[in-house]
Amino acid sequence: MVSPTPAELRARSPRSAIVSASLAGELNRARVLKTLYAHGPLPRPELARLTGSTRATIGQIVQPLLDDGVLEELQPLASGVQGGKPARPLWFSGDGWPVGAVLVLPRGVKAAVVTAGGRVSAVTSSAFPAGADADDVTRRISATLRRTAAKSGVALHGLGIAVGGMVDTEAGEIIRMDLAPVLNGLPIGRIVQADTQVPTYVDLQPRAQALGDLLFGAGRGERTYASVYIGEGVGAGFIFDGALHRGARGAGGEVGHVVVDRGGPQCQCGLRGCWEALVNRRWVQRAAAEAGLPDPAAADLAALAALAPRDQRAAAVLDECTENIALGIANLQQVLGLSLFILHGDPAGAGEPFRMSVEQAVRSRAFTHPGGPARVVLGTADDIAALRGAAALVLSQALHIAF
Amino acid sequence: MVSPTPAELRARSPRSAIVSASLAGELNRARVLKTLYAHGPLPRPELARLTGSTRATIGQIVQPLLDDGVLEELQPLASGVQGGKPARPLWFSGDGWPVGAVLVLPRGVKAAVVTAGGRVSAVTSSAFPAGADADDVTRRISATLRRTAAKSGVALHGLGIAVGGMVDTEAGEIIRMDLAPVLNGLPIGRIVQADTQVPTYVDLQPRAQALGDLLFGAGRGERTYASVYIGEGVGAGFIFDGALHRGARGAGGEVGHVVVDRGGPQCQCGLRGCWEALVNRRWVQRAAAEAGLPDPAAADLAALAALAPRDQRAAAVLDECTENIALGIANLQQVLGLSLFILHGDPAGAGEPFRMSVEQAVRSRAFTHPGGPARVVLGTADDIAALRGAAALVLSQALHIAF
DNA sequence: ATAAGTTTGCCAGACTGGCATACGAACCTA
DNA sequence: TAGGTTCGTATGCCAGTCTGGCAAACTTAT
Repeated sequence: MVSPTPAELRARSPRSAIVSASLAGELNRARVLKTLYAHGPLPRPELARLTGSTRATIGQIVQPLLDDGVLEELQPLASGVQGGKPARPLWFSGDGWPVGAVLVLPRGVKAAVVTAGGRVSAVTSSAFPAGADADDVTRRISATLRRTAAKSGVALHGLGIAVGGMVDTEAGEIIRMDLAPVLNGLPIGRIVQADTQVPTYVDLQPRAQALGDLLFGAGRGERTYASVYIGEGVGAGFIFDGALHRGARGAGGEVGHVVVDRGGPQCQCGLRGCWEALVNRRWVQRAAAEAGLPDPAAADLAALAALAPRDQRAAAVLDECTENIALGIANLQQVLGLSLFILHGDPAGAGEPFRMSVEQAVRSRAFTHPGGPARVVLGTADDIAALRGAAALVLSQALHIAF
Repeated sequence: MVSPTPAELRARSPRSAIVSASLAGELNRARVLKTLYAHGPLPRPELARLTGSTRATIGQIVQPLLDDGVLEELQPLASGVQGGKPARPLWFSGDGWPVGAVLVLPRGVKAAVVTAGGRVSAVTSSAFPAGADADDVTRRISATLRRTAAKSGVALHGLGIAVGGMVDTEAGEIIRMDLAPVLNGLPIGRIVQADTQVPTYVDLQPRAQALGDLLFGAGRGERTYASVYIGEGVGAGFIFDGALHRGARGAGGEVGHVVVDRGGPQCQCGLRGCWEALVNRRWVQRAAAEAGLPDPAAADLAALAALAPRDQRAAAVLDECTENIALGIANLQQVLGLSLFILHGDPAGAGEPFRMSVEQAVRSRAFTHPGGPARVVLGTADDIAALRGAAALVLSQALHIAF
């Protein structure tokens, strides 16, 4: 949002504008960079093959990027058995195109500098003081950003802000953050952009995460998938055909409040039977307490998974979690025909056996189709991937990766 | 599917290929045609404005289309108050680009010829004989196509087949059609293409309908929406950012089997608490019977809506239907942040009061967001729109409307 | 060591298609 | 009839990709 808004960028995409030679050049540069993200370092001939172009054209496209220090040539590869000049793979240069990444969570803010190649540095975090008002929070965010910028000492090309709540991506505002109502209505994009004077993009955290997966994570090389976050709250970001799906002004992604049990218990959002109520951390804790497990207030999926092999009660709770999570994911699979689901947050810490049982449960709930069974993979439980996701908000817009 | 498969066409899109001058030309031609579909007949200057291009460029793009008889110039418009040369709007010529449209439903087949401008002619239909096997059905479909082609007497540029069941869009096969299991596994695309020797595309009927809405219906000029079909079965097609969303090989769109009432009654699909079970025609009939309404076997939403003003029991059943339909639509709204839902099938015949109450119910279930409240509009209950949808399968691929 | 073959990376020219500009045609009002 | 406005098109320019060719760097075979 804010600097060129997504709507403005859309106007420059081939979907809505006539493609002139110069726009074609821009699109092709984006195409090359996207191919690099999807496959990792690649030499020119391979880029030509993957994009259906020629070595000469690829050379022409990447030369300015090399000159500008966005890309660099890695060590030459060994020649093949038939000989030939060794190819030099291209990749994002170590300090090329640094952008700022900000994570705004209910309890605090985390910031870092991320390069186009995905290197994370200068991580800084700060908790919001108890009872803070909007001004306190704003000041805290600004201070954290300044600390981050000072630590890294480089000029940032943009700022991506991932917010754990409902956002307006055009205006760059936080609409609603149930776990930290003090942030409701905060025009964080405008404030930060005025403060830092660099293009700033605000989006939902799971959506940023999905973009992060596309560039740096389990979504590399995938065309269509969903990144699902499960923690205190629940959310999802969708990549359709290589591009991030944003609903109108960033609506959507509220998979937590999909009704899967109409007539079920009242959710804090006002609806009945929301999926979130069956899978969030609070549910896990209550189920752990009811099952008589030790220290239920500290229970989460990782703890349950660790306990399950030697505690039948933990195994039973974990099984129920598995079914609940699979229920919502299978719904998405039925509707959208996705082939991949990347789970972030608490499930990411629960290990391979848990992943497998979720995958099994999803498959047994969705129809068989030649499109193939759903795959479920685990993302990361730490915040590094989320920070990369926030950075991906900038990279994807600035480099036109997703159009 | 089949002729150039969707995958092959994707390879020619700017999403995955380098944009050369000639590909740019193709894309721009598509852009112009898409703009015409979105806005109706437009003169060159207006096309230039809407595409961000110039009159000269638009003239260059449309000239070959005029020469080939795809487009034609309509009567000149009256000049504005300031005078000036009258502009001549462009539109698809009356008999330009005829394609075949086929609707394969559980009980029979319907075919027609549809021009690029949306004119439907030579409608032919044929019921499957009771107890027919796959060969009978295949013969019946081929015969219907021959009758249609003979009636119209023009050479078709392609064939679109909309199927009321699960399909494999790459292979052009019917995977599963619960209400007519005899069709399960039928490679209808291959058969018809061999028979007719024109490029053939097979897709899910609600998805074809969504494309039909984009070119000829309530989706014109909209960027993102869902077309939902509710009848004996339930399905949906999604337009995201002006392009049809197909899951892997045409999976997805099975919104009927989203679980909204886990622990609810068993659905014929094997799951419990599917949305379909709460909104399909059978539910309406059973509810009508339980409410003691006359002739419950003939009850549908249109009949209930007609009866509701003078029969409290009918009104009560209709209200419950409204809530059930809104439940599933609100789920889609929460997940995808769509701004528009087009209802086809039985709801389309139930009139404006019904539409309004569904819209109200959806709005009260989804969160408020600057993206705006969901709009619900009614499509059509007849098969003309579905036939146009089948034709749109061909048009969208051949003219690269959605890429 | 030399030769032949292979692959990489780049240069020069051809080609394509959009863009800026200009101009005639068709219409208005005064 | 003159002056203004808008439409549609012809002309030359320009940016970018594509084709063909060539030197450099590496292999294996003689």
